Formats: sequence, structure tokens, C-alpha cells
Amino acid sequence: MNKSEAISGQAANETSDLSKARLRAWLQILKVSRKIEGELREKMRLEFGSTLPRFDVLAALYRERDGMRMSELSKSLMVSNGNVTGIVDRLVAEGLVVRMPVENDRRASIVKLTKAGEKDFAERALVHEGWVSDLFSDLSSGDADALIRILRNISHHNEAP
Amino acid sequence: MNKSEAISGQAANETSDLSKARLRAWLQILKVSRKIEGELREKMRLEFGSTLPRFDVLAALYRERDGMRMSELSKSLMVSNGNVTGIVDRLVAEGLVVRMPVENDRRASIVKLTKAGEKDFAERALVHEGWVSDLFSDLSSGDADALIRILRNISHHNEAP
DNA sequence: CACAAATATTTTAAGTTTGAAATATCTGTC
DNA sequence: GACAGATATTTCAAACTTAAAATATTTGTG
Repeated sequence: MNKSEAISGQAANETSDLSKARLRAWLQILKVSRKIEGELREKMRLEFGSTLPRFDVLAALYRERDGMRMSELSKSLMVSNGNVTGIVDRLVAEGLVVRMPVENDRRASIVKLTKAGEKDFAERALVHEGWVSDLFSDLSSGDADALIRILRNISHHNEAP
Repeated sequence: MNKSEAISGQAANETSDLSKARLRAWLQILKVSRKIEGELREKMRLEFGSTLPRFDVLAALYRERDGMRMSELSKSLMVSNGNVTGIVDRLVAEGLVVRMPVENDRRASIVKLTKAGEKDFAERALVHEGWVSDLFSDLSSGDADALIRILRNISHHNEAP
């Protein structure tokens, strides 16, 4: 019996209880996030005739009212560059955002909410927050704080790996 | 000032602190689940030359060794029917699963792991659990239990709505 | 200044995902 | 037994997503 077996009481190729607990935690995160995302996607489609990825881009731009570069957007949303290109294209077609040239750098462009984009998002964000609160109506204030604390730990450990 | 204003001290169209805490919790869930999914996707691609959706289907079939119907698969994975069709098509092409006719119901089919599928998945599942445990290495046993408890609450409230 | 390396973005191909329509089959009712 | 409605799955178009290749531009170095 090797050292880790002596400690854990398991054969070397078996996985620990802790490892299994973490796997269960991950599967539960995945389950909740799929369920909630599905609900929000449907509401978004039925109420706003729009999609979650577009909402996410609008939300990012609403926080940075001066606009963001494509690369800042994709980093902030944790999706690929090419992905953002398509979403922004559609938001431009809808008249909710504009692409503007960047002074002294003709490679880059700044994406910015239009007036219509600001107005639309402000309205949608309120409704969205209500949906989320309803979907999480069993989540007490204390549990919300605990959840946020635990998840932030995980986030930070996996920050920029 | 109306009753809810008197209680919350906020104008009627503002959202409550609890609502905001729930929104933050949801955004944190989303952030962690995107980050972890991205990491796992990359490892899956580099180490196994495969994808997460395929892994998910194999995992479901590994739990139900007698096989599952397409509709059972899509309900279990919480994805659409049409989605499962494509994933299973690719797994069939790889020789990891088979489609079998259902006695007395020619509309349906049972999807089942092949021997190769069982063997491949068993190996991959161990490695996968290791990856997850590493990504969650800051998650203590107690926090894992708390996380699971809180997320199950949310799941149950949104069960089949 | 030339030009290699770096950076910002778009394009592309393949895969995933959805929601709706289409197809095939089954079940209950008359 | 006919056949309307229900059920199981596939097909389809559109959108999303990634990773890699391509394009355009900037920056640093000799």
C-alpha cells in the first residue's frame, strides 16, 4: 500500500470522496445553469424577440457607456473573437449598437450602444432582473451570499490560467 | 408612498436588494460555468479529440447500460430532440454507440453504448473527474456540500415548470 | 526606412443548439 | 377497420460557438 492509499484507504486509481463531491458540485452547477439559461432564453425570445448572447453584449456595453473594443467585449464575455463579430453584426443591423473607428489604430473598432440600444437595454434589464429573481425565488439572502462567496473562490482560482 | 415603498424604502419601479443579490448570484454561476466548461472543452479536444456534448451523451448512456430512447436522452440532458439526433449520429459514426429498434414501436429507437463506447467512456470519465477536481481544488468538502444543497434548492423550485 | 513580429479583427469550416415543420408510427374511438 | 389526434424522431433554417486561417495594421529593431 502506497502513501496515498494509506491515507485515503483507496486503491491508487480510485478517486477520492472529495474528488467525487467536487464532480457532483460541478454537475449541479451545470444543471442549474442549463435550466435557468433555457428559461431566460425562452422569455427573451417571446418577450423581446431577442437572444441571450445579444443581451449579454448589450449589458457589457451598458456598463461601459463609452464603448468597448471587440477584443474587450470578447474577453469580458469570455467568448471567442469571431463569436462577438457575428453578434455585433446582428445588433448593428437592429440599430442597437454602432461600430466606430479608433483614433490612431485602424485595425481596431469601438462598439457603442446607440440611443435606441440604451433605451431598449434599460427596459429589458429591469424585466430580466425580475425573471432572475423569480427563478431564484427560493434563494434566501444568506444563501445568495454563500453561493457568491463559494463561486468567487472557484473563479479566482481559475483566473487567467 | 405605497406599502412596498414603505417597507423597502425604494420607489416601486426599483428592484430590491434581494433581487439584486439573486442577479449577482446568477451572474456568478454563469461566469463559473462558462470558465469551467471552456477549460473542460479544451482538455476534451486536446486529450480525447472529442467534445463535451458527446461526453455528456456517453455519460448518460453509461449510467443506463440498457440504453435510452432519443427522447429520454434529450430530457435527461435538457437539450432539444433535434440536437441529440446530431450528436448521436456522430457517436454512431465513431463506433461508440448504436441505434437499435424498439420492440413494438417502430417510431422509437434505443441508443446504447458499444463495447468500444463503454471502454472509451470508462477511461475518459476517470480523467475527466481528475480535471474537475483540479479546477475545483479550492472547493472544500464543506463548501461543496453547501453549494450542492443551495443549487438543489434552486433546481427543485424550477423542476418541470 | 525595411520588415519581422505583434496585435485587432474578420472569415471560414465544423460542430452545437434551438424551435418549428415534416415524417412516421401508434392509439383510441366510432 | 377508418382515421383523428398523440407520440417519437428527423429534418431544416437560423443563430451561436469555437479554433484556426486570413487580412489589415501597428510596433519595434536593425
